[in-house]
This record gives sequence, C-alpha cells and structure tokens, in this order.
Amino acid sequence: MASTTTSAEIGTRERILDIAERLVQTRGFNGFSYADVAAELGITKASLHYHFPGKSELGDALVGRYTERFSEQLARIDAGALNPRAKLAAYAALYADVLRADRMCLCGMLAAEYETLPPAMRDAILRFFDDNQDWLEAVMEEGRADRSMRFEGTAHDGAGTILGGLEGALLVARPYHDVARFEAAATRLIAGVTGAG
Amino acid sequence: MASTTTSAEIGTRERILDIAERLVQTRGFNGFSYADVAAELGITKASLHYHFPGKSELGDALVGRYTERFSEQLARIDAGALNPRAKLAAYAALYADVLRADRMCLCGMLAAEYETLPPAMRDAILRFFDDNQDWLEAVMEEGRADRSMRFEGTAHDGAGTILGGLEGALLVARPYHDVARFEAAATRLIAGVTGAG
DNA sequence: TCTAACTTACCTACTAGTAGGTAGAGGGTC
DNA sequence: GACCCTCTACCTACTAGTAGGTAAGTTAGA
Repeated sequence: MASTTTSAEIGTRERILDIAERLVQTRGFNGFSYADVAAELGITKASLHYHFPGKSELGDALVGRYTERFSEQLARIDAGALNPRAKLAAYAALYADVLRADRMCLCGMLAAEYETLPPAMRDAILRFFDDNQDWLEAVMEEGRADRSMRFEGTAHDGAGTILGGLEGALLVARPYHDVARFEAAATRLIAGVTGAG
Repeated sequence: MASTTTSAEIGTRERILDIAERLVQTRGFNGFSYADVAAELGITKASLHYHFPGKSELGDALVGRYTERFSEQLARIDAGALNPRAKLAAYAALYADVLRADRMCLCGMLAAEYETLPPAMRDAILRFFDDNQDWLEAVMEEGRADRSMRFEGTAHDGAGTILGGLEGALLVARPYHDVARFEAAATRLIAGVTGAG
C-alpha cells in the first residue's frame, strides 16, 4: 500500500524517475520527451506508458518524490543539533550539490515553465516552495530567539528572500558552470538577510 | 543599411518580436512554436520564415533587442542623477514591472533552458548577465565610495548576489502572481547586501 | 494460470522548415 | 501611358521528423 514496489528489484519505475528527473533538471519539462527516457533506459515508449499513463502523471511523481527527498534532507539537518546559522549553511549546501551535478533545482526549473504545466504539477510546485519557506522561517525565528540573528521585518519574508535568492543564484550560476559563484552569492545572501557577523 | 525598415509602417518584424518575446517570457523558448506566433499575427508560418529563417535567428534577435532595451533603461537610471541606493531601487523596479506583466525576465527564463539553446543564444545570455552585473558593481562601488553603502567582500560578488537574487525572486513570485512578495524580497535583498539602514 | 512487465505496430497532431508561386508597389525606359 | 523589371511581403502546399498516446499481443516468473 505504501510506495514500495512489489519485488525487491531496483525497479524500472525508479529508474524512469531518475532519468526523467535529470532531464527535467537540465533541459526542462518541455525540453525532453518519452522517447529520450525510453532510449536511455533501453525500453520502448509504450513501456513508459505502462508505468506512467501520461507525461502529466510522470511529472506529478517527479515533483512528489523530489519534495519528499528534500523534506528528508531538511529533517536530517534538524536532527543534527546545529545552531540556526549552521542550519542555513547546510541548507545552501543542498543547493550547491544540485549545481555540482550540473542541474537546476527541479522546482525552480518547473517554476519557469509554470504556465505550461498541468494543474496538479502547479499545485505541487507551490507546496514545495511553501514547505521550504516554512522551514526557513522556523530557523530564522530560532536564530532571532537565541540572538544569533538580527533582522528587521518578518521571519517569513526573510525566508522568502533566502529561498528566492538561492533559486536565482542557482539559475544564474549554472550557465557559467561556476560553483564558486553560487557559493559567494549564497554566503552573502544569508549573511545579509540574517544580519552579518 | 541600418536596421530601419523600408517604409514608415509599424513593421511586421517588430510585431513578430513582440509576440515571440511575450511567449518566451511566459512559456519559455521550448514552450511556443512558429504556429503560435503566426496564428496570433494572422499570417502563415512560411511568412515568419521569411522574416526569421529559423527559430534560432528569431531567438538571437529576441535576446539582442531585450539586452539593448535593458541597457537603455540602465542608461536612463544613470542619467537620473540618483544616489546609489535609489539607483538600486530603480533597478529592482524594472524587475517588478516585468512581474506585473505576468512575465519572467527573458534571460532568466532562457537561463533555465540554457542547455537546450543554440550556441549564439547562450553567448548572448551570458553577455546580458555580465552587463547587468557590471552595472550593479559600479553602483555598489559608488555607494561604498560615498559611504552610503557598507559591505564586506568585493562589489563584484555583491552585484552577482543582487542579480541572482532578483532573478530568483521573480522566478518564485510569478507562480504566486504576487508582486508584493517580489518587492519584499527585493527590498530585503538589497538592504542586506548593501548594509541596511 | 494469472499477472506484471514488457513488445510491435500503429495513430493523430504538431514541430521546424522548404519549394515555388503571386499580388502589388516602385522605378526606369521608349 | 504602355511595357517591363525588380523587390517586399506575403501565400498554398508540402516535407521529414517528432510529440504524446493507444490497442493488442508476447514473455517470464510466482
């Protein structure tokens, strides 16, 4: 009943999602086709339709899995007993890892293509951003409470600034193939929003 | 010999660029077709190919015109005899105007699709970002010189943080249809990077 | 023997792009 | 003023290739 596959095998379904995820993160949802995935996996397009009836369902599964994994990573950061500032650094490092794989954030990419996406995917993308902003807000509240952070305005708006700022830093740094560029922007962004040094 | 059209008419070429520009900014370069533009203009696809041999050439013209217009707006800000802080506010307002038209920055959108674009377009996108970062860097240097801004690190990195931050704020705010969200992020971003209040 | 996981063989719609033709404006020439 | 020429800006009609999607049949394992 859970999302576990029937057998113990690696699972074609997961391999489809892995390939499609990489294609969306590098080329966009409108920049890849069922034929691309099928060719790479070594099966036919028709077999893809067995696992995912349409591109829309594939997209839903993609965003769902990505959001789930991202949440797990946020939980892992929370479990690390880090101070608020270290939590934000760990959060930015998640984005840096995406860039190192020559990818854009899945939901950042889909945000660009938002107008062309099926309704279910749109909703899921907003939920991804909401989840992230909520988490960042909580960290900023924590930082304000323990006085390690100083800022004017709401923690909610500050969280939105960090979220958008990191997505944008990723968007711009990727064409340059420049991780240092991203890291410099991320560091200054977070320092600025949370009250530096 | 110059790019002026032969007669005094409004120009089909410009109308094609207007329509294609809006489609790229809302749906992406891979999210529209020659047929879309042709239908909206009321001419045939073949006529489009008369004005722009291929989608690649249309894309080149699009980025070229956009970059040119953006540069004109930066020059207009420079001509306004504003203080450095007001210049950055005016710069952010350019982005807000884009969002009010329910659009993404043309080059921000194309940055997402970067991997799928023809080489000439790729180069032009990097040049757009470089131009913007250079301009922002000059404003930050000016602000540091007149002591209206205080920041650690290079003005170049600070400029990159603002550029990426604004692109990302646009990217995330657009699905929410929320200009206030963008403006809150832009204000906090710039305040943070340039040393608030 | 049932079923999950495929296959072949197709379909319709759409993609960018091309070949070749035409209406009409403008100009020069006798 | 009739004739011709050239040019711009379109047109109809087509191509090859790709998009997402489907119906029906095959295979392999519990």
